[in-house]
Amino acid sequence: MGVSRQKAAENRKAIIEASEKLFREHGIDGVGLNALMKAAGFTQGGFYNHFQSKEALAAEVVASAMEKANQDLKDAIAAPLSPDGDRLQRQVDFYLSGTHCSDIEHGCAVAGLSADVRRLGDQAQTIFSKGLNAMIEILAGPVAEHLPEGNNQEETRRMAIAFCCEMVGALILSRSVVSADAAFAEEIMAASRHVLLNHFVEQKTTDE
Amino acid sequence: MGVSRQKAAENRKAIIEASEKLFREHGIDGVGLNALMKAAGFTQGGFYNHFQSKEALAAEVVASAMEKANQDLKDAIAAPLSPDGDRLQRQVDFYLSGTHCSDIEHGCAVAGLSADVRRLGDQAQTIFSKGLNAMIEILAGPVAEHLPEGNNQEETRRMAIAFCCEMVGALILSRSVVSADAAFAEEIMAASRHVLLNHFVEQKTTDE
DNA sequence: TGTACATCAGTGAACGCGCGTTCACTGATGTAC
DNA sequence: TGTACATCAGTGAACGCGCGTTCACTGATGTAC
Repeated sequence: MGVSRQKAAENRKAIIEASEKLFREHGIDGVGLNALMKAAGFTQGGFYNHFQSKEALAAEVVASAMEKANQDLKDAIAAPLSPDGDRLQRQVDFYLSGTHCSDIEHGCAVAGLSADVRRLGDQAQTIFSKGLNAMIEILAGPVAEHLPEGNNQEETRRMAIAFCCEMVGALILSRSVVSADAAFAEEIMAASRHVLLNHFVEQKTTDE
Repeated sequence: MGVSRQKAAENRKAIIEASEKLFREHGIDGVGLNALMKAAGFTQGGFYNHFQSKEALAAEVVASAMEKANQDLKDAIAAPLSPDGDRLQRQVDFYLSGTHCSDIEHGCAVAGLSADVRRLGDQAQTIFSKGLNAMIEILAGPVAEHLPEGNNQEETRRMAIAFCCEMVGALILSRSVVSADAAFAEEIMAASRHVLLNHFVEQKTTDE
């Protein structure tokens, strides 16, 4: 229909963003190109003007989602803190909330895509892996604030990884039971919040 | 072709078991009935003699997988312990191992199916939810051994839930990066093992 | 116990459907002169 | 600056294919007498 190059680039981005939501909600195999293009406001045929294949789109979606997620995380950590606030606790409270649990379309890309990434190609897996690594390094900042001074980098990284696993695990499990048993979903998040605060936030001296 | 009722029941079980492996590996949407029946040693047409629909099969697969997983977990915990051994540590060492990470066909049903369960019907989600709850209650036994005496049930359950989230999260994240970066996958499991042992196994007094 | 018949797990072909992908075509955008 | 043409993002129909599901048929198993 004749469209400027800038508009075309915007449209391409719209397809990626619509796809991310649908992929998270239904899985990559659970949604067809027709639905993806329709959600972005186009007809099916135009897909191949932008992407070589569905798999290529999936790789771009993973890249875009991880990039956005890490940028959001950086911003959240850098955001001004109330006087008696704590960056790590704020992160836990946001991450393990009912809002985050019930809104899979937004929120953590790692929790939303980790299952599907396993079934994608090397390229997407490498992107995801690098994104996860970057996320851990970002988390290492606030995590380190709660370790004894002079603590070595190795231990900080270990703690950041374990912190990440606990949060992602709690979110995934919470989401997997939330429609069957909402109270159980909330209990999982509450338990995880409680233990995270005990073990990562409120301990400056007990660790090795 | 004329088959005894006992044989038919065995065949039905064979379909469920073959399906569980394929569902874990490729996702429920990632494998067709033809492949499922072929893997179990039958032709496609016979499927509907055993199951009302693919979704009904998926619900049975979830039920069977959770039941088996919890029985295995009970057995593992009840197994004889070496004199200076610890049940919780043994569980961590098994769960966060390279073997468990690379063998998604077997091993933890929760980590293997949690992503797909979200997209199944109410029945399957309820089964999964009850199975996860049972798993937490089983884990509460060895977890309680590491809490201060007279510790209340509420705290024990909280700790068991958080323990479960950390292990499942570490396994899922490790699996999602293992083909792109095997060393990173191992690092995630090692970090999680380290922190789990520090926080759940080797602490009898520091908790609230 | 033997015979006659109903049952039903299995086969293999077929169904309509939606999938990922391809293609001829359109027409505003962008470029060359 | 204006005109002529190439580009290419968009449309919509079509492709072969595999999907979940249905069906007529087979024949050993299980049942009734």
